[in-house]
Amino acid sequence: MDRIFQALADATRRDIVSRTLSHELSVSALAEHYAMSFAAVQKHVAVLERAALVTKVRRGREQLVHGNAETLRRAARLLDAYEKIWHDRAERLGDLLSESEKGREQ
Amino acid sequence: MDRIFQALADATRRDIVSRTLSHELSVSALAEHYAMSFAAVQKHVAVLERAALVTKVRRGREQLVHGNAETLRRAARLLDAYEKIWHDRAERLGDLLSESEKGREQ
DNA sequence: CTAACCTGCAACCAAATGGTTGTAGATAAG
DNA sequence: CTTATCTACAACCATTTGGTTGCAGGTTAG
Repeated sequence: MDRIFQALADATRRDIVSRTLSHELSVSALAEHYAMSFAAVQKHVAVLERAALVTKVRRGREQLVHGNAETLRRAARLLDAYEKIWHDRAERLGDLLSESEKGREQ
Repeated sequence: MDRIFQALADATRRDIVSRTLSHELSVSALAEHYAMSFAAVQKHVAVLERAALVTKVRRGREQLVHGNAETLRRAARLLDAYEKIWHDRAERLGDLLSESEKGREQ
């Protein structure tokens, strides 16, 4: 999880993920979109790869990068779980309120 | 967004968020849970605060920290949007397939 | 075969991170 | 009033991060 969120904490890397989710792109094709060296983009891809947010597949002399929706889902589920904690708390407060409402009504 | 994901990329900070989502806790009450100095925990809270994942409210001499579900939701929605990109791609591929199926059937 | 291209990796550098200790200001408790 | 508690903040240190350039290896094109 550390690695997933760490990887997502950079706009360039999030852009790489969003591009490669819809279609594969070679590392150099990706690099054309950003105002930085090829090596820098290569490093970003490596960070995404370690976090399993992206996978590389060799095709001839180039390496095709495609985004990994399953890992994104893992992160999304964790955030949902956090929201659930909050929602449950709110619900308990709500229950307390309706309990006291009931008490007053009875 | 950078700051939100950056803040979530640390297990201690995620734990702080999950604890303070259900009930407020003072900084020193939080610090008791971790094997690090008070100052370190204070820094983690500051990182979460800059990312708006947490808010502090002064009560007397202590500062109560509570998690911010709305910011979590912002991050979750971005991940959902990414998943949607992937899903749409899959759907288009599916459409292409059913198109060619139709073609064959006709 | 040779030249061009795509990639990986190392070395280097500045800035940010995550931790520490120490000091100082408010507030609460006795 | 004095003391203890809670917090903030600065200075310092080691490690990581995000970028660079340069070089070497594998693959395709001519």
